[in-house]
Amino acid sequence: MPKVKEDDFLPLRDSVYNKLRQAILTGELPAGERLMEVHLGDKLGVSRTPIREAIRMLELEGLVTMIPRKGAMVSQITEKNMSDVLEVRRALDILCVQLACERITPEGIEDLKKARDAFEKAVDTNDSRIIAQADVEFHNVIIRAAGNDRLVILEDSLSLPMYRYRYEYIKDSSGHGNLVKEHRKIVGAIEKRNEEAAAEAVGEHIDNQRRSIIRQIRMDREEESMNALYGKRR
Amino acid sequence: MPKVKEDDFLPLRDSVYNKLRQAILTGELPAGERLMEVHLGDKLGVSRTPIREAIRMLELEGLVTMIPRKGAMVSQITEKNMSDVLEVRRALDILCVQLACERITPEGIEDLKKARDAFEKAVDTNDSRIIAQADVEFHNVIIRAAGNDRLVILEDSLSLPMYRYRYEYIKDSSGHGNLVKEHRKIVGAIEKRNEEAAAEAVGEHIDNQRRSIIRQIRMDREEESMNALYGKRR
DNA sequence: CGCGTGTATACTGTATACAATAAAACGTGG
DNA sequence: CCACGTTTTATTGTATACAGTATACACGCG
Repeated sequence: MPKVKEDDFLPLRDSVYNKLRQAILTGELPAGERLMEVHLGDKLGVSRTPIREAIRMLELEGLVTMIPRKGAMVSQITEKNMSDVLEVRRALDILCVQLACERITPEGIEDLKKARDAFEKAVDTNDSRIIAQADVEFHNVIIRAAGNDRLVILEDSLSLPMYRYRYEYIKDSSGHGNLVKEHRKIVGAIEKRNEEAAAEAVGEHIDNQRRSIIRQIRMDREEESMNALYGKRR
Repeated sequence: MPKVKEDDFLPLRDSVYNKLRQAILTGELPAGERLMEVHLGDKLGVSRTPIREAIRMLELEGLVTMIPRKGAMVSQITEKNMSDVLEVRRALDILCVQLACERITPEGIEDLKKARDAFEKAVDTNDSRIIAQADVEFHNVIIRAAGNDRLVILEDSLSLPMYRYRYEYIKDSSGHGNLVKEHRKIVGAIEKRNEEAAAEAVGEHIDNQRRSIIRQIRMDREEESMNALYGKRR
């Protein structure tokens, strides 16, 4: 049984929260899945209380939807939904690089270059998991360089819904040549503290992401309606 | 006793959540105040469970800070903190009017004008509470016009920390002439679907807000250190 | 008198028990 | 066989009981 007691000093609710979150983002808990408290409780070896508190947190992040007296279910991802998120992310990512241009320190620039190189190395492995990881780290370096704590939190919460599509997006990006090029452009602009160029580069980056993710969602939806036609099997 | 059982179909956790939230934003629960579960519990006439769940939600919104095994306290507002929030809000408010310029419907424009006029009427009353209310409504109309659900949520959560300063900010704005003028400028730009002008107007609007709020925070801090010198009394 | 240690206490963290309700199962009459 | 009402059951909402830990205070020792 996947007991959740890994970190002993962390409250159970946080362990549960992390576990559920992970499960949702990897698709282990698919959209629409009902989250039943007793069930999750003995699956994770804890009582309902930490489960409930974790669900409250996931609810406020938008990862689960509550139906009163009915319970929680994993939130459905719709195209509108994702489009809204990306629209906001675009604005915030641009803010991010603009602030980074103003505030990044020499060490920050070093970190950024390191992250860029690490990403390019990751691309060579052709392993989506590793590439995704390096991509996240690259973005985190930029976000940290902006020196705005609120931005860190928001970017995190806005990234969540997209993680479910991350692997496909990575695989999708025609040989990753694009990604590498885009990252280089962004680093170059920040290094020269050229806000406009940085903003433009990031804008393109997100727009590409949007195209890829939207296509993915449409494919998913098609597949789903096929399943509906032929009967769902498990 | 302020029993919380007003809305009967709403789960208690949500009533408690609203109540606590309100209390924090109005300053009834001042920054630094400890939130003790049993105490709140019998003050509101409910058990600890709904209280805890409400606290989890407030925590994720940043209104309360958890210290493990110690409990929750109302989050302190620092200048950095507020500055970070305003920086983000500036970007999102600009995104908001840009989207509104693209998407607003004729009815939306009507609502917007109505909200503007209502605000100007509210200013005439010289009652900060009424003015603040009309101001919030004005902004909500714009946010809704942007047609982005995620933006609605984010704007809401970013407004929270500022509400504590809202009244002072309103009082502060030298006779509200500025506010009225700024609002008119914004409405005019959206009406003409002039994204650049709208963005600029909103930018100024937020910058003014920032100045006022930052000053307010500094005054509070000074007062606080005075209290510290002479001993805190209650 | 200062400092550490022990103990009491008050609080959170967790589990469980109880209540209420909504959906499913079932039966019964048409 | 269907429609409709009734009972059952599964699941959430809420309260409470129990465990563990951090803090404060007192006491003894250096």
